[in-house]
Amino acid sequence: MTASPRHGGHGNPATVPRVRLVDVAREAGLSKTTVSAALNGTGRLSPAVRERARETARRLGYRPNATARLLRAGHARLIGYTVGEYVAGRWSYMESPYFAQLTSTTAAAALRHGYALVLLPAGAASGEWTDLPLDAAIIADPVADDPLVDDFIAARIPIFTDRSVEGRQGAHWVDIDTDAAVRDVLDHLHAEGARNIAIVSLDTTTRFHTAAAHACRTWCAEREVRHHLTLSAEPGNGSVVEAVERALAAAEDADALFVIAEATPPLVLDAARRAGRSVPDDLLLVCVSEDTSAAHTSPAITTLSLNPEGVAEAGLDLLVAAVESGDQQPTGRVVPTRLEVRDSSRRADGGPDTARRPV
Amino acid sequence: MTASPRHGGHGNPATVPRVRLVDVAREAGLSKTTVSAALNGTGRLSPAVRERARETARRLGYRPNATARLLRAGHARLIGYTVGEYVAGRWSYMESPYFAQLTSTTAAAALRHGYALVLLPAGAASGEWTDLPLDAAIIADPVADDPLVDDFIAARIPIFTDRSVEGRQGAHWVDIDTDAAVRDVLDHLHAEGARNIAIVSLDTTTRFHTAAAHACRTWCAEREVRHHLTLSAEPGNGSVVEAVERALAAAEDADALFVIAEATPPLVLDAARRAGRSVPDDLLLVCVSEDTSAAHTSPAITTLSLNPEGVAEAGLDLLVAAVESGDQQPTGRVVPTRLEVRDSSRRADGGPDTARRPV
DNA sequence: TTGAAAGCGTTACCAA
DNA sequence: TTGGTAACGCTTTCAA
Repeated sequence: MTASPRHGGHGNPATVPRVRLVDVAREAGLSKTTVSAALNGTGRLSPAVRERARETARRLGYRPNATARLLRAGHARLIGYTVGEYVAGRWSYMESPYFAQLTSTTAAAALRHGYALVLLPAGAASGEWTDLPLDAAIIADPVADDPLVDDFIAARIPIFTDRSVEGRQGAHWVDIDTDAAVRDVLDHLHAEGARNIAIVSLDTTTRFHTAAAHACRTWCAEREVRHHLTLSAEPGNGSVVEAVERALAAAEDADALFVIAEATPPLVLDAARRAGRSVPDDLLLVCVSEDTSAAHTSPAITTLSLNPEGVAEAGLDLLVAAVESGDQQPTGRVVPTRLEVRDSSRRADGGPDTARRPV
Repeated sequence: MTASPRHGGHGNPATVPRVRLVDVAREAGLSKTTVSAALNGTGRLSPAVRERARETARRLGYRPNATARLLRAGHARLIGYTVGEYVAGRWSYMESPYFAQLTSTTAAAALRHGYALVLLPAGAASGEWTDLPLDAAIIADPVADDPLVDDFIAARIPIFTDRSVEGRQGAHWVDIDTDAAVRDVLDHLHAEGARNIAIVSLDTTTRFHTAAAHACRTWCAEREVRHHLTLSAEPGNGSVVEAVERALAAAEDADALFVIAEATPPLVLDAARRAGRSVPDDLLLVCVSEDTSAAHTSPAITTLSLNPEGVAEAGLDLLVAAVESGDQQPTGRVVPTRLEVRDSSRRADGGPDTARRPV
């Protein structure tokens, strides 16, 4: 019996053939079964045999073929990760501190549960992931009726995203209470004396931005507080800072600025200064941001954190429960946001320190 | 013949069994082979049969099992991605704009070549990836003698990283010319009149930081320019800004500041202001950064971009060539960095616009 | 305590 | 033009 020519493992056609389980078995004078059991610490083997198998495997530099094990196991412990739509480009979501943190904390949570994350571009077409052995998919910030969602559901791959998919089979969700978060910011601003609020948001159909804008309008109507909404055409510092400038120019008598669109916080502070406003004396400032630079400006900037860590943690708990039980029943969870009150939104004569107020 | 009980695909034990190729074949009254050929567009099949197979597959909601295809194909088109060491935490590298961009542009380049990226934490132990079917691994910024490198090489998984692995089998590299980049910055500063340069770097053994510090010392010695090096204990705005403050306090007569450690650029500008310096009038400023906020301050901040896009592109070209040829021969490439000269480093009476000077 | 054989779901070869 | 069968590399039952 001659050894048939084989290609190397994992895509190295012209390489020295990889050593397989059967090679170790032959070399050690044992069977595949025995070597497998020895290496995996299963079965009832004599210590001598187990050690011989292990030694041989070590000597030959044996590495089990991950794909083969996966086929056997019936799962890949791989989770697809993507963003529904990000108007600035298919990958530029990583440049947003929010998504960067969501991505890294999701990857961390996944790994703790024994899963690894596969990075997909925003709005990935199904051709870009059908060849991947995914156990589940996470879709951050899908747009309304996102085709991605349907693609994954059709492929019977359970998805984890926000509440926009509520009630659909195999669609699980984790969400923040945008309405409460926004109201909390506005209540805070109002308590500090704001009566005319300039708001800068983003011109997208993302659930967060539409919900936030809606919450602002409702709150302002209820309280009879004046407000002025300005939209940035796209995410990114350039466009958002420009929108802030427009907002400040248009709402000359605004006494507070609430920037919902993500921008580097110190830049927003600079824009306010350039517009001749002094923060917090004649303009209170709150930014929605995960950027740590907000804590290092003077005055430090109050931020509303959307709590990507919490979203990631909760999402993975749900995911693991769903994937490992095989249960199709949609599950969901609301995680709190965090308002970090700093000097930029406190009147100089300031009240008590109200930092880290969970919503 | 009864259908044997099967568990669902990809980790759904308690689920309705997934439909397999053989199910489609049986339903359509064809063989597995025929259906496979029909679906893959291979073989010579009559249009009628091909359509029947396809229609049946569609009707049954058939999705090929990715793992099984992979086992057959012998590769997974999956690339591991990790960072050698990042002192602030295993995942916090994503909060650095440099790594965020490197990660996203690498993922983009990979996908263009038909590969997907699997995200691993900094300093991943081999237990965290041996079960993954990786065709190759990318290790960004390994530390000297990184054990990660040896682990991957031992597992016969080709790696792509920087020049620190030059010459080792299966170790390919892409690097920037740190020395030239640093000298270019210093030459620029010198040409603008700097004679006493404060430098802020990071206290790590990362190749970039050690090489950059070395280049600074050498250049300053050659030119007999005074300099003062301050180290930040860790990455992140807090620590780096504090180091900038120390640097400015210690080097009172410095006429230029070169911040090599990554910090949000507007924060550095603020720190200079708080220290009573006016940029660029009595302090020229250059930051190593990929952060877009540098372009939006006033004055706009000159940055040295380490060109993560270029690194990613070159790395993937090499990777694909190596993986698909199976060639063990180490390959390598140097990519240019980019000095974006803006107002923060131009004397007010300024010379010609020298923006986008490739090194 | 050890080993033979079946099976995971797919694709490729070759015979009909 | 179509289909049977082997093979990818591993784990697991079951029999010796």
